[in-house]
Amino acid sequence: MKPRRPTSADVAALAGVSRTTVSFVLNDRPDVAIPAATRGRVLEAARRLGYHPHASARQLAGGRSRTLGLILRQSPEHVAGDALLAETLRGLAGAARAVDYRVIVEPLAPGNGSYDELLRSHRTDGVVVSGPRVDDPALPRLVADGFPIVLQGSLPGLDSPSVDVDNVAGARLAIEHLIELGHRVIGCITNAPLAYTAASERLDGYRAALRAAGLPSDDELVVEAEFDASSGHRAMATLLARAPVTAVFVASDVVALGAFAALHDAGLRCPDDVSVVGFDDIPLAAFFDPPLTTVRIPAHDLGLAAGSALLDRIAGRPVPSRTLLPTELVVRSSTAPPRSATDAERGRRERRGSMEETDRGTGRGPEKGVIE
Amino acid sequence: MKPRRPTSADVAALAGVSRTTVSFVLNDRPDVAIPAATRGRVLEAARRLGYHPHASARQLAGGRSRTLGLILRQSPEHVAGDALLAETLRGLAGAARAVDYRVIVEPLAPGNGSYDELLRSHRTDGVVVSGPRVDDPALPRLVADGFPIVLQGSLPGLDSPSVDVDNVAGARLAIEHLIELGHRVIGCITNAPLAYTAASERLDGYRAALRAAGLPSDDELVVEAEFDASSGHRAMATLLARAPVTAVFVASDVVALGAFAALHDAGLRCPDDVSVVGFDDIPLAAFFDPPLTTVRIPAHDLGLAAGSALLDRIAGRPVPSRTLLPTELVVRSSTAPPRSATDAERGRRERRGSMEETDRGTGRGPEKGVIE
DNA sequence: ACGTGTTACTGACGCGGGTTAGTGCCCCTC
DNA sequence: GAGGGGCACTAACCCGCGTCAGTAACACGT
Repeated sequence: MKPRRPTSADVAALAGVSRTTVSFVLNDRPDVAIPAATRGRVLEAARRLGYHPHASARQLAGGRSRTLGLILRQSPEHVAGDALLAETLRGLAGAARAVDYRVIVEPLAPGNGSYDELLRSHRTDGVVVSGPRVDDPALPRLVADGFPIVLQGSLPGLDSPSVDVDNVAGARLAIEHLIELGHRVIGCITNAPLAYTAASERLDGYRAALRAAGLPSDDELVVEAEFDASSGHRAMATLLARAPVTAVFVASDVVALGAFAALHDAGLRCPDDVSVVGFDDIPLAAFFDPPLTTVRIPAHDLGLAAGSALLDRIAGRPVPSRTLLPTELVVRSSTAPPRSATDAERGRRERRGSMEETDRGTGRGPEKGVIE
Repeated sequence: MKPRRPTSADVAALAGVSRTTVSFVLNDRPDVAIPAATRGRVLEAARRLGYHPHASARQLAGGRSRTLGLILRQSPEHVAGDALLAETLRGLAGAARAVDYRVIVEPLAPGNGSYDELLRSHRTDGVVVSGPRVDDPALPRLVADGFPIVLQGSLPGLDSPSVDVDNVAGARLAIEHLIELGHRVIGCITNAPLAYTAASERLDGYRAALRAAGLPSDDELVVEAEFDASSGHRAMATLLARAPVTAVFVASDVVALGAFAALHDAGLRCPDDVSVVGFDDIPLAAFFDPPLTTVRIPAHDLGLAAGSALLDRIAGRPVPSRTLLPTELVVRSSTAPPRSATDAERGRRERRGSMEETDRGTGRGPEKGVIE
């Protein structure tokens, strides 16, 4: 009853050639000359039968799975709160699809299963490890065994190419902006525990910028948060109780929203009383209240870069050991000169700014046209 | 030099048995009795060699790819803004991993490539199509050809199981809450164009609830948005210009944040002047200003349910044609009785509520302990 | 001595396609 | 008309594993 899935042998029979010829035509191998007539017959036969080569067979014979892995090593809450994940994934999948690769995604909290199997069973030709942790025992082994691995995020001491945004420079951008506005007592709320390199790098950038401006970087001004808004709320409350900051660099937009709430609860206004700079530029940041000044991460490009680095590595092409993507400061309305340096007029203007002057659209809004 | 990857033949040789026996042991087939001694020798040999069966070979021989596909049919902006995607993916991947399946994710905007190949080449055993569109020509063909497909989101008229949240009931929950508070002129901003079934279902729920309460559901009170906050901003501005609403149901938290901004720009306060109920309960919703009353979607369970439905379908087990997951109203501070029904005291209390009474933590915050 | 089971395993084929080493044929050249 | 050289293909092997049919060895009953 049910007609079997056609194989290349069926195509060969219908076209009146051998299976080998079918293979040559369908993979159009450059070193084999096939006359147009034959090629046409094969193509037509394949079309008529609705032939699609069997992926596993091809992979087995070809030795490549044409599949990339994306390993999410962050905690479930972190993954859930990562507003840029989808963009990064799109970039990676795009890079993959361009060369007929696919992407397997494995959300794999530390200690909860391994991804050895993915590589060792040749289910994937290589993996991008997002959020690598130093305490991951499998990683060094796999690298030592020569599997193509690209780190998204850095992990010093591991001999494997990494792709990341320039966290240090991004943080400097944020702090320099605040210093330029006249702030002198600038706090820092990290985006995550410092075991995460992204967190410590952003903190480094914060410290470097302060040092460069001759400002002290007191440890008291630094509070750790952990990914989500509620930790940002707690961190800001802690910070406010500790020091008279006029500005705070919050190394994650999500955490910054929690920090906003803490300011609110403390009866303080942003930017009037405390300026805030975020990091990431998640899609919602332009609609925070006030619209958040933040450091934009090229999320899509990050995925794209990780993908092509991995594909290069798989193909044996040379890959730079470290690729850093540039960030960009997006100034909105959560930053202003400190109260001492400002006049009352300015404070009001910021609060009542229209959409245009607060840059809510971040360049995306206006061209979309009006609803209805 | 480089030692070849061990095969089952190597294991067989080292254990002094045949390849068949190795296969029996490693797949421990219930119908074949292998004495403990032999089994031990095989296992030990496999361990010593670091043997991992070759996935493609297994798939080819076994006829199954042990891979699921997740097709994201939404527009890139929609995918980027989908704060719940990661959770759903975790659910799906969890269901898959439990039976040693993996998940290939394909972000595939309509008109931008197809996923036929994934199924027809047996690269995946089945797919979950998220955000199916009526104008997708491939879908009915694939269903007709008998491929295991589960829809996440509904698509009437297609004979394939679907898994979704109960959008109608969720919307009713939201509207009933507003009616109970005393609102009579309630607007609706959709989460997306009505071509998306989730959008029209939520609108249906809105209308049904109004009808049930004997309130008119004027078309003028409904404005369409499209996924992102900026469309919510525009939609709310339109709505305010049209009708004297005291409450608005915004069928997406992300869109609701944009609506908040429009209220703000219009000099209106929430909930004092206008109450707002969202939909989705994204992680950030509890930290909006004011914390958003919204309808929670069980995102993780949605992925889990879609995954197990698909796996059932693949295994030939019966699958209900439609699975609806329940939603839950989460009351925070963006809703209050309309001004006419309230006293001044109440309005103040809402604005200055402490974290606990506004339920920012939504049950997650408190148990995490304090930073540092 | 012979059949009947049972246990413990193995030989060989097949999954579907990639690839190498060749083969037959025709045309051209000397 | 013999030799040489493309051209257009093909036979056959290989990838690594699952699996069925089968076999050898031994125990048991009669």
